[in-house]
Amino acid sequence: MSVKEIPDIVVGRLPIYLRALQHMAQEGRQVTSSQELGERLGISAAQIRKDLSQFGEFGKQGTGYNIEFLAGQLQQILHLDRVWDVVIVGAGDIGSALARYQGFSHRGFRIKMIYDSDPTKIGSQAGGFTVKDSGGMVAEIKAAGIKLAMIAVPAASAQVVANQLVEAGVQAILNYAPVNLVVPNGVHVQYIDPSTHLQHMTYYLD
Amino acid sequence: MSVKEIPDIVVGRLPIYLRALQHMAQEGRQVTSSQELGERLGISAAQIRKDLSQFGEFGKQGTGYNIEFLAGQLQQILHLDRVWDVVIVGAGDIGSALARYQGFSHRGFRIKMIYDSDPTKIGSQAGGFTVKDSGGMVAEIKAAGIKLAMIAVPAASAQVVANQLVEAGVQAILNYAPVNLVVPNGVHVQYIDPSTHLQHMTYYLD
DNA sequence: TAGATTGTTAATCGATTAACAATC
DNA sequence: TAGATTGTTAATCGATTAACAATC
Repeated sequence: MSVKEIPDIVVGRLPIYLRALQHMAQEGRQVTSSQELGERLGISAAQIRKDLSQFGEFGKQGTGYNIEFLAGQLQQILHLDRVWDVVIVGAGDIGSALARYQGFSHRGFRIKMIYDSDPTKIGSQAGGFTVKDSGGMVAEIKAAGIKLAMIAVPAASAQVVANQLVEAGVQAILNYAPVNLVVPNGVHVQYIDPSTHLQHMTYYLD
Repeated sequence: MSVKEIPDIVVGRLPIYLRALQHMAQEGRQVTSSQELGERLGISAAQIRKDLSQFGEFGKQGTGYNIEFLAGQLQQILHLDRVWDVVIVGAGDIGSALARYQGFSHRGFRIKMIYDSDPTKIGSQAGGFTVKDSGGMVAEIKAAGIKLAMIAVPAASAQVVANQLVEAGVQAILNYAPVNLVVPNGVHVQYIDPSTHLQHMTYYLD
């Protein structure tokens, strides 16, 4: 008897569902259906029901899903029933914008530290944080037990930084540098690169 | 006889291949193989060959791919053999960081204008641009014939802005607002939301 | 009850991988 | 030539959709 393995593509849709549900909750809504959710998100109702059914039975025939309940369940599934500390590496334009970004606290994250190696940036302020010297980064992240990091350094330094983060015990990296990272098994990486996203879409333009 | 339809998931990998090839070219490399490329990117060699074969024959048996040639072919396929003008809507932290970002020009894009509706931001400077009043946005984008836009406004305004961009003739939108957009057929949208990406990864942490 | 919507199964559709002839 | 690597086919694997019994 094997533990069912949830496809990563399904896991990736859960935060989308959660975001839509929280939006509906803010509108004062109480219940929704797979059909309504699907229309909002451009996803088929069948797929939403199938995705959710991987984790349990959250709805009621005839009425649909209680929004607050389902949102709570998704938060548990995604381990968002607690606050995750996050470290930012790189205090340039992107790193500073991330440090100032107000959108993390509602969504389960708390920026804890921001690092840079540039002596002209170390000690300066970014979104209420004092930029720290990346020389002490590995030891400090390890001591704080932080598992999540965002990389916002130039492409040429990103792999070195990733290696340090892995050494520090980081298990999930959101990489803004336009380069693929090689990391050990068990370390998760997601990529954000506006140019890559734009280049994907220009294919369809003429 | 039908024109072969390229899967979107294949199109989405092409910019990744292109980026790796340009990186290799910068290192002074002349040729590569599907195997080497795959190892760099964590993608199987078979998949890379299959993807490329959808568009033509770009390699040589026994030797592999000429890096400069393949990069040029991918640029043509992705319509990157010209510069695309891009408009930014929203001059907050994210919009300003995008306006200052130096990474677009190498990759085929040129920021043309940045808009905001906030009177305290209109007229201010952001990355060498003067923030314009979004009141004139639709007419100005239409007049300039711009097809690409990045949305960096609060979630509550994003759908309204998207509607205006569509009205202005924009066909591809990179959306930084944490909300799903509903757009007509033929308009392409890509999403960047750091919280959503982080929430995807916390599933695997404990 | 009648209507609506879930959870789930089976069918369909699509993407990835393995393997190898062709050939540089 | 011998070795290497492509382009492509067939097989496998995985994801999505359609349909419907169960039931609120």
